[in-house]
Amino acid sequence: MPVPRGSTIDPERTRATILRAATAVLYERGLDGVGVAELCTRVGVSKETLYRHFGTKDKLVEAMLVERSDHVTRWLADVVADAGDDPHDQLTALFGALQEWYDDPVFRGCAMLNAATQHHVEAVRAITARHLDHYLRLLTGIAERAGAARPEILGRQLLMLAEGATLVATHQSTTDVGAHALQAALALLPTTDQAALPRAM
Amino acid sequence: MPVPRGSTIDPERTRATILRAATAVLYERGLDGVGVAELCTRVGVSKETLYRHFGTKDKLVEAMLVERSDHVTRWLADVVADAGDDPHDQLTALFGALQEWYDDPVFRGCAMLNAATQHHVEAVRAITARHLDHYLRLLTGIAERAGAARPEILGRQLLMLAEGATLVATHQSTTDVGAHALQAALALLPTTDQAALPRAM
DNA sequence: CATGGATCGTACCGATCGGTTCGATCCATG
DNA sequence: CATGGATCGAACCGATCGGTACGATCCATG
Repeated sequence: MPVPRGSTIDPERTRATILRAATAVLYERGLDGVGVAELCTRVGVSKETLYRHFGTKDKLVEAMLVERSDHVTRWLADVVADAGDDPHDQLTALFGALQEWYDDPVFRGCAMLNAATQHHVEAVRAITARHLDHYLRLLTGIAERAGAARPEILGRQLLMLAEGATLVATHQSTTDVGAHALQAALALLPTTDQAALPRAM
Repeated sequence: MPVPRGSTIDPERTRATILRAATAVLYERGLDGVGVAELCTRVGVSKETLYRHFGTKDKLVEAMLVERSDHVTRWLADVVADAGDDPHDQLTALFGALQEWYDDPVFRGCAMLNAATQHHVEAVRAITARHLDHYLRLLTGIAERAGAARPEILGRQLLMLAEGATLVATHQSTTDVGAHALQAALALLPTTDQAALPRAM
């Protein structure tokens, strides 16, 4: 019995559909760039349904951002995990994945940072802060495996590079952002064999 | 006769006052976070006056961003110029200035990047792109003086670091962002005497 | 087949938005 | 002192916003 108790059509599926479709529209156009009416049209759902599931546009946005943050965090963690144990390979895989993201036609920067910049609501800022903490933790782990004397500092420097790369890819029309960020990231690793790097600089 | 022909009270001064006060309010609360009515109250001017000087809220925003971009660009260029000829000293001065900015209670990130994220208007995106170009040019100049084989690449990497540092300072409550970014930036310079750096990493 | 929750479509609400208008006031100039 | 541009303050406008209400419809369950 996959259908919930005493209901029809499966509300859970409806909620998931709203979340997925609304995420795409609000990411492309901005949180304040599309009203609830048009949002419902795009999603293919009535206003009453949307409001019964989320109560408020802000709540929808928060649910959306939490899911997105978790998805991105899991994605990057998987990319790193699949790259083996070498921090060099892990960073290569990470910035390679970021570059693929930058090349996606729908790429419009980090959804959480965009939201925190657009919406001055405390809950949104909290979600963004949590997202950056997860990001920082992933990079600090790489810094530890690389044998950094101060992995929390190197982790934060790698975070600046990764977020800076995303920012530049968002606002400048440029190629090879990921490759250049990777090159800089590798240069920050302790006792790295520089001769093994492409001599692009 | 400092007062313009055939007028009273000095409109130029009024315009400058509006621009300055509106910049502070819109930077703190966001471009869409305060309406024109409240904006006029805060600035201390009537709506008719504001609209006669700028015609549109969007035009006011654009004028504001252009002035802000020019101001920031001039500020950073002066900081670098006053630091002498050594790229090491120039980066130290640059990230030191950025850190002072981060410590300012009214600091809320880069106004141009915030605006480009909030307002999906082409003119705003153009101003932001121009601002990043100026920023990139300044850093590429430092990269050239440092003797980088590919100064345009090193310049872009320094831009990622600087903007990434600003981003982290905006969204994470952390200290020493400027110092850590500086340390990373110096590590990217070619043939730098690493022993002279603080061994913090 | 009847019930009732889920959904739809639409009309509606109050609030706020960007922008306009207008009469009153201020003040440097002629 | 009279003129006229700059400014004020408040009323006003149409549009849009987030959110609600309601009758009709759909459909899995009992």
